[in-house]
Amino acid sequence: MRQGITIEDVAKAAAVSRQTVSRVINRSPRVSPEARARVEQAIADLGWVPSLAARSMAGGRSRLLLVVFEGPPPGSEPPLPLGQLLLAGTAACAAQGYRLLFEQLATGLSPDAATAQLAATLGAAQPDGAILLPPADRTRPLRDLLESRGIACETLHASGHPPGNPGEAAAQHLLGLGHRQIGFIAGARDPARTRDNLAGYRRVLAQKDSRAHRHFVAESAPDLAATLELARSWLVPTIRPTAIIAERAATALAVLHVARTLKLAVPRDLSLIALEDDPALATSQPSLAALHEPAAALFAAACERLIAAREATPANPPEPPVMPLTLELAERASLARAPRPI
Amino acid sequence: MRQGITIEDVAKAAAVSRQTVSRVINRSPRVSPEARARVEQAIADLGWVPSLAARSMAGGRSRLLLVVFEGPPPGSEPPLPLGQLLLAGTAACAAQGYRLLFEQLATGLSPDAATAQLAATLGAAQPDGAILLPPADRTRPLRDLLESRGIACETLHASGHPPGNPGEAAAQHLLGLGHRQIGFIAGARDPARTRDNLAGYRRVLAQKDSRAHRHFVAESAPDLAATLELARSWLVPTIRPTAIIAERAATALAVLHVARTLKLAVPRDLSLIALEDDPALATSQPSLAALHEPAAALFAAACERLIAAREATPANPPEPPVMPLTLELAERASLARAPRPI
DNA sequence: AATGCTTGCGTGATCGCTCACATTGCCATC
DNA sequence: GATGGCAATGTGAGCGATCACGCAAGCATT
Repeated sequence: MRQGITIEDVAKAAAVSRQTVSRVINRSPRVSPEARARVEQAIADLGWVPSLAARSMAGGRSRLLLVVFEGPPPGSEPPLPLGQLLLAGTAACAAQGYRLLFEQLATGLSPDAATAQLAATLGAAQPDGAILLPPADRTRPLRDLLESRGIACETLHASGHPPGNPGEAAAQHLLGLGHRQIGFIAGARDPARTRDNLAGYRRVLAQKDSRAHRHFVAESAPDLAATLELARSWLVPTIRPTAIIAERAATALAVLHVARTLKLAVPRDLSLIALEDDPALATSQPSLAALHEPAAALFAAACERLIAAREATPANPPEPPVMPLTLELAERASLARAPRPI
Repeated sequence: MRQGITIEDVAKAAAVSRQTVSRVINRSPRVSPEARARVEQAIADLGWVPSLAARSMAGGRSRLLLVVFEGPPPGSEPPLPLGQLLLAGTAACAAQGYRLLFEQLATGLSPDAATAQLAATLGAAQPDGAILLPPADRTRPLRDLLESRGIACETLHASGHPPGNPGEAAAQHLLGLGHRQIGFIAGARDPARTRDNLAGYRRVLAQKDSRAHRHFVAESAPDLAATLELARSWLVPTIRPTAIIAERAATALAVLHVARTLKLAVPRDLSLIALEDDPALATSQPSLAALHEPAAALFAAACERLIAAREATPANPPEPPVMPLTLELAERASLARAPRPI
């Protein structure tokens, strides 16, 4: 008893032709109400579901979205909350009859090899769109390939920064708490992000006293030891930041550790906020605040944009400019008003 | 400039017929070395990749594996480390030209609705196999459906318990540390798992003094408060467990909290181990040990079994019984020898 | 009354591949 | 030397849907 049941069976049951059944499931307006009803009944009776493979071949639309991501560095945690993206993405796609295909690029893959791998997948799966998760500085060749193949492509952090700039928002928030000496430790996984965050941070502080914070901007070194050293150098002098923004959660935790060894209480003496959330931030003592982009929602939005673009026809509305996404502030114990106003 | 390039193009370039090209990519032995070489060259030159959709239609093999999982309870964490499964699974499948399709069952979906949803996906994607992630007690109708459709099906915790029994192993480990009063707080997400763990735990303790531990087995209530109460009732009397096994990470953390309020030091006065790992366990003070199944490896193994089964032919070896998987012990600060031997 | 447009529906052809079967050699066997 | 078997290859017929047509009927236009 194979799958067996095809569009032809449905057509016969509804006393119409294949094409009419096809029109019904493709929401064509050129079907009489009666015929439509008969077809829908037949579909329900037979429990028929059109084959994705057949539709992909005949129609040129695979209803597949490719999600390209990089493998995790060693055997460690994935850089992005893949599980959450998966959850949000499949839900968003399923609602429209689309599906997600995940393509893992080996960790240290050369740009050429990565491109070749993507090309192979494109040929095999012929997705209708792609979402590129790796940092912007590494996706250039991939984007080019996709463009040359005419495949629409999205990234989580669209150029327009729909949800706002985390660096800017964090600085603003701390400013609102009365802080003036605000440190910023860069080091996001995506250099482009760091650039944006830093620019936002500077923009905010420039509106206030432009000298006080000059010394409190630094790249966090890749290794933790150097970050610890940096934090110590900031926190020991009498003029020190009363608040620190760390792009990475791990950096924020490292700073917390240093503060503790220096007998600085968080948040009394030092406020801390990360630009990335992580379970570890919630369970640390004290818990650390985070201001981050809603990755899952951004991902779902990217899926929906791709689908909308693919479904759009000359007649159809091309794309309704949707939902305003906002940054998420996980306000935890590490934020307090500045110790001495001004 | 469409995808354009097909098997026919390759055939022409290699001066053979479609079928010979097909034989080459399907690893048929009936191809002369010369023809094979020409075909492989042509494939490389043209950068051709066979279309999954076409192969699925013509060959009846979609090279797609369906992963069925349940949505997370509210908006909280996913029950399984989906991200890790995704990573391990895509890698395992990609190596053999297969891909993973994730199917999310809405959280509170009725068995009938879930079955209907699965049936629809089966019809649309026609996967070659399925991996069922929800607890065993909820997958019955799904398994039946899959069986009736002739689709092979796997779960992470295969009946044979390839990696061993966590409950048994944890009890054994604690016994080895000299503990005799060992508590067990049940409450795994999958009742079937709890049954197995508990059986393993009992089996081990039965080999020793069979009376001492009788009182230290309990289901952890769904809510944390009740778990706290339970822990307190165990830890206050003079005869109390010197070690506790908790199926859930959250339970272990709760017990740790109670111990602290009772001025019991972990691990000096009480050893703690969870049968599930979680980042929170690593960052707690002290860090809590965990003994758990290698979910990602199990998942990858399940993928490989499904693929092997699908690829097997009467001639081919049906299935090499592979890799022995073992439990993973995250040995952290919460384990110590029993305070007073015997 | 003849022409044109729209609506509703059906008939090939086609997408890119694999199936089952037919065909050609070439060697070994009787 | 005629027959059988096997290896290597090619040929038609689909898989299940969609697309591009074609065709008839109904209504309005000229």
